Amino acid sequence: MSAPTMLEVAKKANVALSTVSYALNGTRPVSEETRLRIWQAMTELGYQPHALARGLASKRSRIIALLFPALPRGFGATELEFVTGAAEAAQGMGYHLVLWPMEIHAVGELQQLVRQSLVDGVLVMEVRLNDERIELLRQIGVPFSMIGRPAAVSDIGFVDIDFEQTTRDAVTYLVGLGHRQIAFLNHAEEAFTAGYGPSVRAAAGFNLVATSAGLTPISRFCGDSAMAGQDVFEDLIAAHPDVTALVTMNEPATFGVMQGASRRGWRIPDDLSIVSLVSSARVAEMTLPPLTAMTPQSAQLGRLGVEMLIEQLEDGNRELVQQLLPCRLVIRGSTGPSPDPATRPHQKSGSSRVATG
Amino acid sequence: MSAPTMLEVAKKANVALSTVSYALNGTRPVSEETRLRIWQAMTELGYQPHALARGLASKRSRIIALLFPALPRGFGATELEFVTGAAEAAQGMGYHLVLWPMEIHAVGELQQLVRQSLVDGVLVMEVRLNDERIELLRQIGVPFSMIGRPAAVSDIGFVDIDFEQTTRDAVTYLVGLGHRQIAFLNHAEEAFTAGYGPSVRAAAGFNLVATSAGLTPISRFCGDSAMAGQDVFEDLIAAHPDVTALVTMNEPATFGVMQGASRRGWRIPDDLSIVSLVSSARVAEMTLPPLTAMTPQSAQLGRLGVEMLIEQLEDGNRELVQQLLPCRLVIRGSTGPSPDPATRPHQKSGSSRVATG
DNA sequence: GCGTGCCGTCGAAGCGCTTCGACTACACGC
DNA sequence: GCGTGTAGTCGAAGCGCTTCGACGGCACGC
Repeated sequence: MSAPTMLEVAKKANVALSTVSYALNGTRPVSEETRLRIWQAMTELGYQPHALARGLASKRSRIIALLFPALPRGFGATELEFVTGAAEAAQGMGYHLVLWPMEIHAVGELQQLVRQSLVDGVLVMEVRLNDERIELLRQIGVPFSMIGRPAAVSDIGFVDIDFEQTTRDAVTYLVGLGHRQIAFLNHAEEAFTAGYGPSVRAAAGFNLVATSAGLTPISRFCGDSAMAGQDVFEDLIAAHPDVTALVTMNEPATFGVMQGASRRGWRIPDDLSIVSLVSSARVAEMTLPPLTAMTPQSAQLGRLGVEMLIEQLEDGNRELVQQLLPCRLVIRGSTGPSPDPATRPHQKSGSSRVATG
Repeated sequence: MSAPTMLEVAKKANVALSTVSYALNGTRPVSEETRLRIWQAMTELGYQPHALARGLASKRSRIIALLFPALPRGFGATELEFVTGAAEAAQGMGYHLVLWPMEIHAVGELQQLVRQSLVDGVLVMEVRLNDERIELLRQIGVPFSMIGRPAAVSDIGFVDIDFEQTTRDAVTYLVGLGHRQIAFLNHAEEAFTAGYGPSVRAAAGFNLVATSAGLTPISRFCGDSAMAGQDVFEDLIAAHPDVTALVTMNEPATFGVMQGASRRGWRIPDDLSIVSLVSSARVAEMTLPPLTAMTPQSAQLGRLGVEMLIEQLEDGNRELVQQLLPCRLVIRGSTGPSPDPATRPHQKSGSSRVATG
């Protein structure tokens, strides 16, 4: 009734216990004939190696942990895809993925978990520009890799979205459509100053490409809400009436901008173009018109993070991989040729709500 | 350098290895004095029990698996919260949670994983009305519980959103605001006929409460997209011009409805009220006005699922828990008193897009 | 004052696997 | 023909823990 053990397989195949192990893992040569007998015995018994026993004996559990902040700001479809991508990759490579939700400062707790020797390595998500967790991990000496990266990238493997490149691609696309006055709508200033990587790096990318393209880099911080987005949009248009395109890094705010535009009587994309950065299809397709977006290859990032970690675990030779993956431009309905700003409605229509920001 | 073992703790405390184990687990009485010595030795060494060894010896790994479909339809913020809620609960109870993403029909793969004896139990997510996975699990005899439930609820513990109650609460709320013509906007018909529980149960709940309140139950299926939502809305209003409120079970479509209303010149909530069922705050706050919504207690559901499973693992006595948790009404800006349908704009303004559905 | 029982502790036997050393062919070179 | 190597196999020693049986005390009843 209970699960068959390796010993039972060995008996059934008329070999020693250790020979079964060798056949299973290829640790030592086994003759074609015995291998066959063993394999047959295993399938007949429905044998599956006992993960714990194997791990204990070999000192390699084939379990890795995914470390992510417990109550993260704006955990959405993108992050979920990291997780599922990572889990699938791990499973495909014969590993298990455990979830370690943890406050970013709960370093003591992290250390405890690591000391349990349950996992062979750790994949860290939502890495901050200055992150205590990675300091701890390297100090303990646990193998790990990251999705995201700290400010000072050292000798640890990571994958991350190429925010700079993504932003540049978005701006380049808009410039190609004839836009010359392009504004960047960021997350809230607090996130930026707290060193939230995506916010910082996208902003840097925007300034760079705008400047080098001879444009004036117009930027706004904005709370992560539709209302804030609408308000900041009004504010922005008041200050820069000739802006014809927006690059946004803030989904709720983007939704608010679209409402604000509609309220002004502006049509998208006829009167205003919008490219939403790092937005999943799921979110981009919620608006009308659907948003042209730079979509992160989230599952791919999760997968790469896991592969990187496992390679590090299996080969001793740690060839350092540090990979940046830009988002892919998916053109939907929110972008079009640059309009003549003068032809756009100048009065707000509809509601007379006043921007309060 | 390497992690301290129980033997080292025992030596340092001048006791037998087994005594340390007893002190740690409370398996047998240990005198206050020795317990203290042991505890001290443990903290000095920074001892943490070796999870694999403990699991192997005790035949209880203290690891549970979360089983969820690999490429789920509409995996969003709600589902992510299940996951994080479950992970946190597990961690809080001294367990680890591993992720098993798996196609719903990949029953063979599931069996293999279970046979590895890595996990003590399984928590199944996204349970279908007719689900092979739960058949397999009960047959193998693995302890498990579910988030969601099959059609025939038997002797397995589960937690689920109370879709019927949630829908009833939404309708009751609208009736209280004076609405009499209330329509229900469901997911696509395919999901319904395929036996997608939330869709089926919410629809049943709606018909029940509408009928018993003396209202005509008006329902529409709708594809999960903003465009479909807009089209179905046009269609709906054409057929039932006196509808003043919508109960929706389809987020992208709800967004489309709001656009459609706005295009008609209707104001929300002045001309139309909307309650979005089973919507997270994150989504509900993306619109303007923000959506009044029935918000699932997702983290709580994940937590309950885990607690239920672990209780089953620890006490032999399986007191069967089957718990339905209704969503909570969060009133935002999309609902108000019933208007007089006659006072609403009768022509579509703005775009002259024609409903194609 | 001698069983009876329980508290507190110990040593040893596993849990199901990996891995090491050893041993037996058998093939090879010269 | 004798060392030398290698493919193929075996037995045994752990991995770090739990748990079982045993045993020395000490308190108790009568």
